[in-house]
Amino acid sequence: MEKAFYITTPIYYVNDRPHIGHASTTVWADVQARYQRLRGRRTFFLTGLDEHGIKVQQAAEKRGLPPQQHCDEMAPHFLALWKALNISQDDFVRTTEPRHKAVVQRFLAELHSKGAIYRKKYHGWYSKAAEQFVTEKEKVNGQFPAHLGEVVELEEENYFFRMSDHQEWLIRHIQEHPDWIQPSNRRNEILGALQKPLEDLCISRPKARLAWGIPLPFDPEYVTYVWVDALVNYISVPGYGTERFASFWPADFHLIAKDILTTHTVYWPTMLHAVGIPMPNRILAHGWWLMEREKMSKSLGNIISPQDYIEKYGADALRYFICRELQLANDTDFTEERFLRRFNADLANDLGNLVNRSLSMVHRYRQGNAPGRGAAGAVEEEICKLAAATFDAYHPAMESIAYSTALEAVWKLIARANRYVEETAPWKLAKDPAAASRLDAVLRLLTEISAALAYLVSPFMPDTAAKITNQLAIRDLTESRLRTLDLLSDGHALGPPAPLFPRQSASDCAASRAK
RNA sequence: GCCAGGGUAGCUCAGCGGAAGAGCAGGGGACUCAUAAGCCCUUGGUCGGGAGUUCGAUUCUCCCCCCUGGCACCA
Repeated sequence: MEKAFYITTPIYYVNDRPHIGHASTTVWADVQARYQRLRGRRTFFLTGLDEHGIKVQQAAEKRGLPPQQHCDEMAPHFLALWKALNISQDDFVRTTEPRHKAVVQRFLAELHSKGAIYRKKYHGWYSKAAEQFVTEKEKVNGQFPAHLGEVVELEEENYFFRMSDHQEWLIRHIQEHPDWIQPSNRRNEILGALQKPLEDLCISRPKARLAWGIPLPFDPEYVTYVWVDALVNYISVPGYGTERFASFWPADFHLIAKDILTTHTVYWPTMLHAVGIPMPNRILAHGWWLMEREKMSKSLGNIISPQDYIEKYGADALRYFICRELQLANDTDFTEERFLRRFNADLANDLGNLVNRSLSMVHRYRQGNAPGRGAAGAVEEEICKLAAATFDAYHPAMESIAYSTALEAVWKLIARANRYVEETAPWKLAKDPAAASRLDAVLRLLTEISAALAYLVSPFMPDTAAKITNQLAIRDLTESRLRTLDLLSDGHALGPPAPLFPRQSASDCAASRAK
């Protein structure tokens, strides 16, 4: 079978309700998955939940629930958000599922049989309140902070993964694959960190201290600790150890946020290398959203909630904003003003209004039937060239997840089309019977551009793309005909037009209300 | 502290040796197909500070100031 395009998000820790950060990584992955499907590739898009670990055990205890029940109650929050956001995951993994646990144990056994795991005593300071080891670094003025409670010296035996064995290999791999870790500032950070000796990785917890985990196959007194559990989802779901695995792995993209860069570019690759599994193709870590805390708390006292934005502005608008604004290499501010500016300027005024005015004119002047190509001239030829150039710029940007670059190219075409309407002034042509053929040409071209835009925008805004194709009364978006603006047949009957994005007044904005 | 990356129009940023740019926001205008949207015109910057190299520096070098990110069994 053709190898699938395989893209992942992290599996999210169920301690938390989903927030804008989870939503952003997932939207980025979804856009890529939809794009790859649009191009006709078999695609596998995986997301899911990380359900083991001390925090989950504690959270469940606090609620007086068994941990599994706590997880079962958390999972729907994530699934509901993904549904509301139109996320098109092909599978949704939960690390408490048997299919995952079996592979984790297999993976651990393989590491063990290859001599990559050993047992040693760990000696350190343990906080009873936090139920975890703490390090010297957490000391303030030579004292551990009060919230850690009593900190005692503790000795504990644990299992370690010989991560240090793979340091030189890892450095070489990063150097020989310049695009493996993106963006380059993150790659440099990792290379910088690897100049210091790599330590071995503790991968276990005694059951007495942490019961909520997957038992080590070679020592039932221990469970595996977070990384060997969570990261393995990337191979457990596609069936590591079975025949079908080869038709998924290696992953084309691991999409993450910058906070889990080290786990994905150091721990995970060295574990895979130790077992002899090929490396994922690319690991892409985007920046974080920053909230202007003062403003947010003064006005409303809350954090950005994806659900609120979806309810207020629609999933597509939020998806668009996340793809247009969230930077790969840097952190980005999320404010409602910025969101509204994008909404009104890009979605309502540029895209929405272009499609609406175009289709309205076809209805007004041509009874809703796409006219023939008419008397097309130099301007139409120029715009056809621009359309093709737009596709040419769009594809490489999409392939490399440079979404704002791709969207900028699309919006150049939109701007040109809006200018075209002014240049040709169809309302004037409509008054002159001698200009009928000229008017045909203009309206036909605008209709074709709307179809092309439905295609270009569809990975980002699936609902909007569907609205446009419904208004155009078309089903099929064949790229080869869209890029030459030659999809429709003469006389094709359009559906009724309707605005795509009702303009939002600034007074709806929280920050404006606060003034 | 150490390692990176920055400081250019109100905001977000591009430019990186030869007469200061884009988008958004602001102001004005002509139009009316359209979501009072779109289009045209326009206000606005001693390109962080200082010194140097050069015929010429936002662009190169050095020093200073400020900001951001990273610094790994930690969440």
